[in-house]
Amino acid sequence: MRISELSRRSAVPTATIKYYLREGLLPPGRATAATQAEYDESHLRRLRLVRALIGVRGLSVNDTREVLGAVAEHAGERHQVLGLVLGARPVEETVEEAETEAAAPEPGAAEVDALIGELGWEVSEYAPARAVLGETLETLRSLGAGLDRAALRGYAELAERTAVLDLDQLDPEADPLEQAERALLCTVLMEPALLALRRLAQENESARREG
Amino acid sequence: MRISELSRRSAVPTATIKYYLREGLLPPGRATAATQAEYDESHLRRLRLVRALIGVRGLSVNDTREVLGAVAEHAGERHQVLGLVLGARPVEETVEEAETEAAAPEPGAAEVDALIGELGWEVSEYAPARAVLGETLETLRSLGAGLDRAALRGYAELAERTAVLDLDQLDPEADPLEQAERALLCTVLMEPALLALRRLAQENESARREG
DNA sequence: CACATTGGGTAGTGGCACTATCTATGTTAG
DNA sequence: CTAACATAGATAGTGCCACTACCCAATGTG
Repeated sequence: MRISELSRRSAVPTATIKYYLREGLLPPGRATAATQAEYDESHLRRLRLVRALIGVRGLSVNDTREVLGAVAEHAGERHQVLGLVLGARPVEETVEEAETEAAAPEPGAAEVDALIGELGWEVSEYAPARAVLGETLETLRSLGAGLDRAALRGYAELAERTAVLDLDQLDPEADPLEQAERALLCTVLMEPALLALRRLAQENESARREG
Repeated sequence: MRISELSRRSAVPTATIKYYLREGLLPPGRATAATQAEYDESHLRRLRLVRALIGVRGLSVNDTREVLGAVAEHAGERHQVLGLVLGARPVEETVEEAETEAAAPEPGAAEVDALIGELGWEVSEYAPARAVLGETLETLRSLGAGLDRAALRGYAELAERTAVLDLDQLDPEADPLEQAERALLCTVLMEPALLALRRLAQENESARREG
């Protein structure tokens, strides 16, 4: 198909598709001439995925490119993909940066290390989620709403069970690339849904306690 | 204290503090003269809260104002606050809008209604989280990664247990306004931490299954 | 061959979160 | 008392981002 059909079928303006092509979110079509290129179903699929990450999940174009790149690069090493997929907001830490800044102890890093050790979790030293967690806990504490160890453990155990459900969504028999994409959907794109479920559950639980 | 001290103690530039004052994120200080105003500890506290919502959680200035407004307005009706605190990204739906657009069935709304009914949850018809959840589930399905009913229930039950932990963090004896602020911290500001925990748990669970 | 479409490129737009500067007024150290 | 500095309030500017509009030459289509 040509760009206009891709645009029609995805409801994304052609100008925006061109922008995504320039930004490397979408691979170029097969050029048939100087002013003609052919796109296929995989482009359509990718375009819808990009739109979902940007629109529903709220990722920036940059983060989207990085996430898609990481998925493509590490397809086949599933647990790498799941770990590397970058943190929601603060993308400040890459592996190299973490190495060079190793001397600068992140705020809250000690508590995070302790928690991970206590639970016996096996996670990379450089997982961006470590820094995000540490920073958030530290901020909560500085605002006088710090969690005690027991509560934090409670949340971690629920996260553990969530992760079991997450991994159950994946089919180890599927082809690596397809599975990597599905992992992306079930982790990153699922996030708004999980937060929404939590808000609904909070409202319900609050009503229940109210009497 | 004057603005320069507020700035120094919060590490926020005075120009930014003035911006927040204009935007109504920070209440004005007590004016002592035409070009002088006095700020107190409550301003400092509020400023740190605002910074945390914007910086750590990634809320926009607009969303931050709305969240703070909702908390102030409904302090004392805790479960209202917990429910009304608006959805992370798509802020498209207010109660009034939902009412006027009542005829336009949201995509995925039926599934959300069914889930909430099945679980016996008591949540407002107009909770923004309903729309967020519906839209996300619908998008996942359209990308071929839809969840089956059982998996969705599993996530919802974990959300339920998370909500129990959340509510346990609140002290019903505390004064309403203070409690409302704590609720805000434990729900909204906690979100990045929960997502980070989930990513860490995923990496761990994936490693566990791998070998 | 007339004419709409396309790829590719460049420039412009609107929104956002600040940030810089200006003026009139206050405070304060010497 | 005055010179140096700080402040409130207002306005304009900045840099970034996600598009969006426009232009051109080359192409496909009736």
